[in-house]
Amino acid sequence: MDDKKTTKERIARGAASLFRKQGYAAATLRQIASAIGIKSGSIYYHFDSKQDILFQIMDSTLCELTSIVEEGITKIESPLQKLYAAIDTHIRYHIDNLDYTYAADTEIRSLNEENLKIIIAKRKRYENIFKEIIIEVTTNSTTRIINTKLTTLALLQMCTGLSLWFQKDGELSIQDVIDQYYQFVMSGISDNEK
Amino acid sequence: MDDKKTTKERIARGAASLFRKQGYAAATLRQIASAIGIKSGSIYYHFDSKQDILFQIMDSTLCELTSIVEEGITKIESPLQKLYAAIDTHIRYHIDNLDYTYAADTEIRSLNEENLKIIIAKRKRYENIFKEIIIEVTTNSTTRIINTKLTTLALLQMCTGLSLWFQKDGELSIQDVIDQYYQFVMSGISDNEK
DNA sequence: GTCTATAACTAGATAGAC
DNA sequence: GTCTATCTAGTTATAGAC
Repeated sequence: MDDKKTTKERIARGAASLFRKQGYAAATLRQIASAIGIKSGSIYYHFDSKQDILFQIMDSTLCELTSIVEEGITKIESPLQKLYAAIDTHIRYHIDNLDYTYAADTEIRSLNEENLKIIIAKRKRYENIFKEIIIEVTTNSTTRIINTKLTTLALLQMCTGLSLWFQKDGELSIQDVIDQYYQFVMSGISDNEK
Repeated sequence: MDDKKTTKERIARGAASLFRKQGYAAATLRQIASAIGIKSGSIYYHFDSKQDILFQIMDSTLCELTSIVEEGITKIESPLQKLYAAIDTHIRYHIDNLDYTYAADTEIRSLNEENLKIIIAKRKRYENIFKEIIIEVTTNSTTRIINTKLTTLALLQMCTGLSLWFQKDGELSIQDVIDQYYQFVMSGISDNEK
């Protein structure tokens, strides 16, 4: 048993893992409860509903991700170094929190109307961090970019897609992935080298 | 009513649309039936089960996509032109069949064991088309590629991600998207220009 | 804070009328 | 080929014992 965490955290962790494997709709509260050794009724002491579990997972993940990416670029002046730092943080956070980021990235359609509004707004804010950096990069260089919005989405899509196939014990190291992705993105958006 | 198609095709079409909006598990047979103006019991005359609908959608989509991409590159000699043609076909097919490709790209986890094997194998085959092209491109040029598998997955992830946000009536034309994506990919994997 | 028991509901699937 | 009616099972959520 995972004694280091509160029951609430253990429920969220178990839920995120099942949401990733089966999807939100297909994962049942009985499975979530059973995964951490409690009964489904007990979940309602910690969460209001199944929807509430999903929302809290997505909300906390988006908030944390946004805050560490913002923090990571705050002292950097060079646009290119900002871009590298943002990609680096994004990828490392995704790899360290595969279950949570997978839910945050793919389960928007499972949110109810009220929660959807909140998450969409936070997502936009996160995407804007990257969009701003890309605009900075391109204003100071010969650029290949046709559309910054498209580029931002393509970039994030590519980096986020890691959650779908990356395996910690696989053949590729995290550093390999970050370097290759940065190379990919950098050369894709700018004629400048280095 | 869509008189041009058989009922079976209309069911598949309605199902794919709902699978995209809500996910396979959350979409009900009653919703699918209602979307095309029949009752849920009637579906079983055309399909064995809900799982069968999903499988046939994914299988036919993967088969068709594979065949038109293969056909599109068959007469092309230049590796770079092959890459462009493959990306072009992939993106156009995705945009023309958003509901079907979305299911094929995201609902693997909803397949049962038997169907999973079949789809995984066809997916691998499709990915290999791109991997082979990337290997061809990189053997004839100064390359930035660390790992062809990673590059293939990043490329496909990026192009496939279109299904998540692209809107036909949006500000971006299909040609814009294809050009930017090809630029992105090309410069990402090779030092050669054009 | 976790349990058991169960209410209220909805799902996929089947059978047989037409 | 589509319908109505229904079976069976599983779902979220609640109530109250401990």
